[in-house]
Amino acid sequence: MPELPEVETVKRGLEPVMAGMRFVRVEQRRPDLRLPLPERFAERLTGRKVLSLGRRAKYLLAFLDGDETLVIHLGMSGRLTVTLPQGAGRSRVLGEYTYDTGRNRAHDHVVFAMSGGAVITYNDPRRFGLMTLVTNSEMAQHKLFAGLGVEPLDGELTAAYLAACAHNKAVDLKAFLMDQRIVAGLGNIYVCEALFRCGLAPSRGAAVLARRNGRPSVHAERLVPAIRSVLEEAITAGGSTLHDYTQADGTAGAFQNSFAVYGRSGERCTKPNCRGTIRRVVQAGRSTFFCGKCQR
DNA sequence: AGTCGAGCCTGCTGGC
DNA sequence: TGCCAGCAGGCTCGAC
Repeated sequence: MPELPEVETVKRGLEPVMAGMRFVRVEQRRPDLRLPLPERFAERLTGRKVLSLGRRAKYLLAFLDGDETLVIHLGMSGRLTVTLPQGAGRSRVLGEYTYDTGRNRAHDHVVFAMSGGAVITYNDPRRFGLMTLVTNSEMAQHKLFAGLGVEPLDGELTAAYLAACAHNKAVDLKAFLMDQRIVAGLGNIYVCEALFRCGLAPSRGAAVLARRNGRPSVHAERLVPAIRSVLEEAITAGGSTLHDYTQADGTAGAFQNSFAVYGRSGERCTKPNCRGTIRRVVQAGRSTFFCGKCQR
């Protein structure tokens, strides 16, 4: 599931059941996800208190007592499910898929039982996710975080910043915006949607954003609010849920209903006065959706 | 140095 | 119905 809005949604859903709570039991059911889990992972977590939750790019962060941070990345198919004590057997879904408690346990890789009674299960069929512990003092230099670009919702994302990054860049806009070293947290879906909003073709060179006559190009000026608005609206909608199994319990995201281009190839463009058709092409091995008429 | 493609791993969908 | 190819929201590594 995980682009920025989905991770942010998961973070907000976990806050009431994790922040201020201790890990009373940690079950690690396999040695690795995309990367090996840390040595003595369960042992090191058990008894620790979660001070607060955070997010950096697509990484979910649980700041622990003892100056360490639990880092969780959901990869492509990771999900965190919260089971609350009073709802015996009923689970609240935080992530891409709704969760059927009756099956699919094969991919429940890590289970956290919290002092408040909530049980949090990390499930990830493709195991592209990761989980690790990082000392707070090492955080800034850690290889997962050292090269990350600006947070798009933090005010650091400006037209001037994009213009500077795009200077002399040969890559197309799609690859430029997917690059976590430039803007942290964007993925395939929201790049497609943001480019649609500002009318830029994903195949155009990123240099179109660079400075012109001493100031950021008009395209960079338009792209920034397009990125912000699409992310903010997605967070408000609770993220996007692409594979909506039948047992949705109402907590699945809803932004997928608002996609203008993603997954809509062959459909009419929804922009007023545009009679274009949404097209799908493959860029760098990934699907790109755009309107062939109003994105130029 | 910058860019591109392959590969990681599993599950679902659609076509035959 | 069963099989198989193609596809999937991320990220890293090696080759050019």
